[in-house]
This record gives sequence, structure tokens and C-alpha cells, in this order.
Amino acid sequence: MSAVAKAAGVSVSTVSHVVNGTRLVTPETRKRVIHAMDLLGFEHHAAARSLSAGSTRTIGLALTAASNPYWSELVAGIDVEASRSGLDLMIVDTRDDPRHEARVIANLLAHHIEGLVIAPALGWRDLTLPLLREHPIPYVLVDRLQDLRVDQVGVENENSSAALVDHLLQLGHRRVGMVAGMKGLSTSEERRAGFLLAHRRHGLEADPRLLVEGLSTSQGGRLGMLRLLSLNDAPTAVFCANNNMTIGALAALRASGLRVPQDLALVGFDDYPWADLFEPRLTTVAQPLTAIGARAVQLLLRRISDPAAPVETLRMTAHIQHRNSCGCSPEGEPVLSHEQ
Amino acid sequence: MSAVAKAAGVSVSTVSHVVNGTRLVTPETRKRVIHAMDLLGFEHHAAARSLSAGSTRTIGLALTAASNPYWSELVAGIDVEASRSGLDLMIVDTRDDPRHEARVIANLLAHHIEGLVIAPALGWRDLTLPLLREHPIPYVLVDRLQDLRVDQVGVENENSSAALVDHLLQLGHRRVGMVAGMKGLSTSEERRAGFLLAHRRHGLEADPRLLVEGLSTSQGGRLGMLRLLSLNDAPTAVFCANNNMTIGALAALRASGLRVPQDLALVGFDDYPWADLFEPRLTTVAQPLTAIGARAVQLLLRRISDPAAPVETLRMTAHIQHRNSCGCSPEGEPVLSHEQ
DNA sequence: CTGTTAGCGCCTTCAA
DNA sequence: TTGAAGGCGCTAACAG
Repeated sequence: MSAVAKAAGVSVSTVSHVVNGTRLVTPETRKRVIHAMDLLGFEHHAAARSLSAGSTRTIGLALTAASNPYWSELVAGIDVEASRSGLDLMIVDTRDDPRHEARVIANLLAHHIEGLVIAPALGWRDLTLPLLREHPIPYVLVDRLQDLRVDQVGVENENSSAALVDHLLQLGHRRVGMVAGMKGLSTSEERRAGFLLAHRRHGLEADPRLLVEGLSTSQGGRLGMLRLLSLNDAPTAVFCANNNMTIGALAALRASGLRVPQDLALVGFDDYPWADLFEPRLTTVAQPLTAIGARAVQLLLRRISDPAAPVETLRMTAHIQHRNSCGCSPEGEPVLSHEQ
Repeated sequence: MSAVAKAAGVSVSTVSHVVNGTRLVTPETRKRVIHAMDLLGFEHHAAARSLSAGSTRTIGLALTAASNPYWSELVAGIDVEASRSGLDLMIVDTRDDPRHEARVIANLLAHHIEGLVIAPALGWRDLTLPLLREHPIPYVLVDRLQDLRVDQVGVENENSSAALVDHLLQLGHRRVGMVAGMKGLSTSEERRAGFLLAHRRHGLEADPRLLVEGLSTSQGGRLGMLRLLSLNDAPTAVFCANNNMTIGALAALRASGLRVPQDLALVGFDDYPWADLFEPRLTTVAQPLTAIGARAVQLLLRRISDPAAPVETLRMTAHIQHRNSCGCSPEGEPVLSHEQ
């Protein structure tokens, strides 16, 4: 930078200011500086700036498992919104393991990121939350919302689950099962609540035996579905509370030789990029992940610029992606009716 | 750090050396320093170290589109291998756009990353390659290998494509079509070569009309398949050269009311996390992506430590994930035979 | 509108 | 085995 200054016949401070646009510079000198810069191939040294200015212009993103395509859209939303604000993004994978999570986040902190978007792992409160608390770093939670006064953005789990189950009940199903997610996850609890809410709305009481544990994994979904099928009064329709479990449930159905939706209607939370090509074509709740990502960054920026701003919890509305695993035609016309 | 030094009654330089283990320190003083460190909650300022030492302990990863689940496994492989070596990973999305690619990579360079793993976008040679050339930064290419003397790791495209097409020919198919990838991509060319190779091995000549362009996209795959179906002597089996095109081809088949494998056998390059749940269950070439990621990092580390090391191009062998879209039973037993 | 200068927090040569 | 001190490249008062 001093070389540029010399070449342009100005001081380093002027160069710094044209680089950052932080104070008025005569158009003419600015031009000289810029010319000198690309003459010498000047490059901004991010670390030096960060050291000096105390700001890295980088935000972190901690995800539970990059291996779930579920995040792709979210990452895209965050990426676009961050780069729009001139922020770099540093993505880390927590492996959904609290210890690893704390480790990689400590790492992010050592990099002096200016904010953090985090999809908390189960058990994050033991290590990560304290870490975050003892550091003055703004952060916002996504996906698995917490019962805490922190900024967070997720989806309307309860209402959209209820709407999906409503649909099954309206089709005439009277024994609707649910493969629920890992206990303790807010998303699991909320979706479970939606399942129950739909029943109440129809003046029904859900049979507790039809509500099984699926651990949020595809393996859990498989076992959960098998359990439901083994009941002597098995459900005629099933709601799976996340994408992995839906996969597992489908595998179980296939192994049992049951057809969807002829033998059993199946719907799930979370949409897939290729949902149209599964057989059956799955009716799902599709989250607005891009929007969630974008809003998360916006919340983060607001928190960064105004640490005293009121805490916000955003719940985006999801929509039902209507296909035919629920027993409707692709157009949404009921094709089969299941009456007891 | 100076605070730690004072607390421990030593100089900052000693503190620095115990932090980095860069010179001998009496066990006793070391203990005092360490004690002082966690007493004061000392934290290494990465930017300062980087400024002073000129090393950031961070590598970059530039991918064409985080939105393709295809990369998940690769990222996992890279992440694990990098963290094993104490390196941080900074992931950016090039959007498969040469201009955006150059932009985000310049960004990475401004961060003074120590190395870069890149899945080059089509057209990367115009902007990115020059950028990389004028910077003394080690990098390794993954996936789309180039005809350049640079470190790179990918998969055996030609042989594995040939093996897959071999399989179709062995089943008795005599008119095998191919939906090929975007021209100019090395992966496309190699897979195309594999298709031709298989025919030669069987003493056959591939009908050029059966080799259509699919642009590497699902839309292209759809159109390519439609073109094949419109031929008056349409193929009885088709090989799609990547996951997106297979998806598109499947959509075209569904729209045309054709069943796989009964009416047409279909196989594709690239496996899917959920391939078992597509209908039909797709027979594919599955790349060892985790291993590719790990090897890429190893290559990068070697290049970093020894800039003069011989350039390497690694081709990992893929395996055929045998399901039933090829017209075999799940166990691999031919169930149908297509003879002209 | 522009220049001077004191650090940011750490590493590392040089000297003891 | 340890200290002292200069400097990495840049920013941001402060002064002109």
C-alpha cells in the first residue's frame, strides 16, 4: 500500500481511504491512486485490515451436517444475502455433535467473525451456548428454534404439520399415524403438536399407539413405520416428521410389499429436490429455505449494527407441496377414499 | 498475550513460543505460562498471527453449486481430512459461473488461504486460471479434470462408463443411447469415450444418432431423452452421463408413459443418496467422493510442503451400483432380455 | 482535502 | 533457556 502511495504521489492514508471509500478524495487524486493500484497489482490484505480495524467482514455458518441436501437451499439463501452485504461466509460442519460443534465454533471465533448463523446440534446448550455467551458475538439460530431469548428464524412447524394431517383426515382417514422426530428437538415437538392439533380440530383423539418415535433418522423412520404396520389396527395414513424418516418409512413400506397410496397414504415434512421422481410422488410440507436463510442474515446484520435491538423469533410459513402419495391425484383431486 | 506474559512473569516472546511450540521452554516456565493463559482466558488472534507469520492455516474450497447434493460427500471428505491436519476450511460457491468464480476466489486469496481445492466452472480458464497463475498459491482440481499440468483428482470416467454400457450390451441390447454432458467438460468427453469404448469392445459401432447432447442439466436430459424416443429406431437402453440428466430423462420417460426397465433400460453416471427410492431403482456408477475429497487435501498438503513435487493426476475407480433400472433383478440377475 | 503517526496482536531474528 | 525489539499491512485519530 505504501508502494501504491509512493507511485501515486500521495500518502498511505489517502490510499486506504480510496480503497474503503471512507472519506472524500478529489476525483483526480482518486484516479491517480486507482491507476497506481492496478499498475502495481495492489491487493488488499484482509488479515491486516482485520487486525487494524478490528473487523473481518466475515460471518460464520455452522450446520449440523453438510451431507443433508436439506441445507443446500438454506446455504444459497444465506450466501446470496451475505454477499449482497459485502460479507464473506465461512461454513463449518458441526457433524451434529456438541463437542465438534463447540470446537469448530471456537475456531470461527478465533477468526473473529462478526456474526454467526447456527443450526444448533442437539445438546448445544452444554458447550456451545456458554461459549457464545462468554463471547460478545451476535448470532442467530436457524431451523431448530430454542426456548431462549435469542434471534432465530425457522418455519411454522405446528401449523403446517396440522394442515398436512388435516388433509389426511379430510380424505376420510380415521387412523392416522405419525413417525415423530428425536425428542428434545423443538422441531420434533412442534410437529408433534401439529399432529395432535389437527385431530382436535376434527373432534378426534389421536391414538397414542399411532404416534411412534423415529429419532429423526432414516433408520429410525424405517423402524417406526414397521412398528406402525405391526399394530393389529394399523394406520391407513402416516405423517413422517422429517425427510430422513420419510425415506426410511418408504423403505419399510417397500420391504413390506405395500403400495402408496393404495395400501397406505404417506406424507412428510420437508421437500426434496427430486421428490417428483420418487415413487410415489410425495406430498410434503416444503419449507421456504432460501427465505429463511436470507432472513437469518438480515436478523444478524441488524443485531450487529444494533446490539440492543429487540430479540426476534421469525416463523416463516411453509406450503404444502401437493403430489399423490396422500391419495390425491397430482391435481389435488381425491382419487381414493379410505373410510372405516 | 502481553498480559499473559506479565502474569506469568515472562516475555511475550516466550508466551508465543509456548503457544506454538517453536522453541524449547523449561517445563516449569511453560506450566506457568499455560496457567496464566487459561487464567486470563487467552485466545489466539488468528488474524494477527496470519499478519505476522504470513500463514492462515486455512484452505479454501470452491464448488460449482452447493445446491447439488452431489457435493455433500466430497465436502465431508475434505472437511475431515483438513481438520485432521489442523486446517480450517473456507467454502465458497462459484455458482458455476466463471465471473462469480473469479470473484469469490479472489476473495479467498485476499484471505491469504494457504491452498485451494476447486471444482472448476466451465470457462474457468479465462479468469480463474490466470488469477491462480499470478498468485503463488497451491491448488488442486477436483471432479472436472483438465488437460493441464496441475494436481487434480477425479474418477475413472472412461472405464466406469464403459463398464456400465458393457453391462447393457451384455444384456443383449443392440441399440444403446447416450445422453451426454455439456461439451467441453472433461467429464463429458471421457464418459462419451467410455460409451464408444464399450461398443468397440463388443465389435459394434455406435450409431451417432443415438448419442445426443444433454448439456449436463436435467432440462437437457429431458430434451435429449425425448429426442432419442422420437427416432424411428429408438434405443432399447440409455446411458445418462450425470445425475441431473438422469433425472430429466426419467421425467421424459414418465411423461411419455414408458416404463423402466420394461420398455427401456436406463442407467446413469453418479449415484444419489436416495437412489433406492426412485422408481425404478437406478443402476448407476457411484463415485468414491469421500475418498476423492480426502486425496485432494492430501495432494494439496504435499504441494504446500513441497512446491517442487511432481504434478499428479489421480483417478479413483468408481463402482457400479447395481439396482434394477438396467433390467436386472436387484441381485443382478438378468430378468428381461432385449433382443432385436 | 490530505499527510503523519501510533498502534492492532503476534512472530522472529538477534543478542544475552 | 530467555528477552528485546522491529515489523507484518493496514486503519483511524489527529493535525494541517
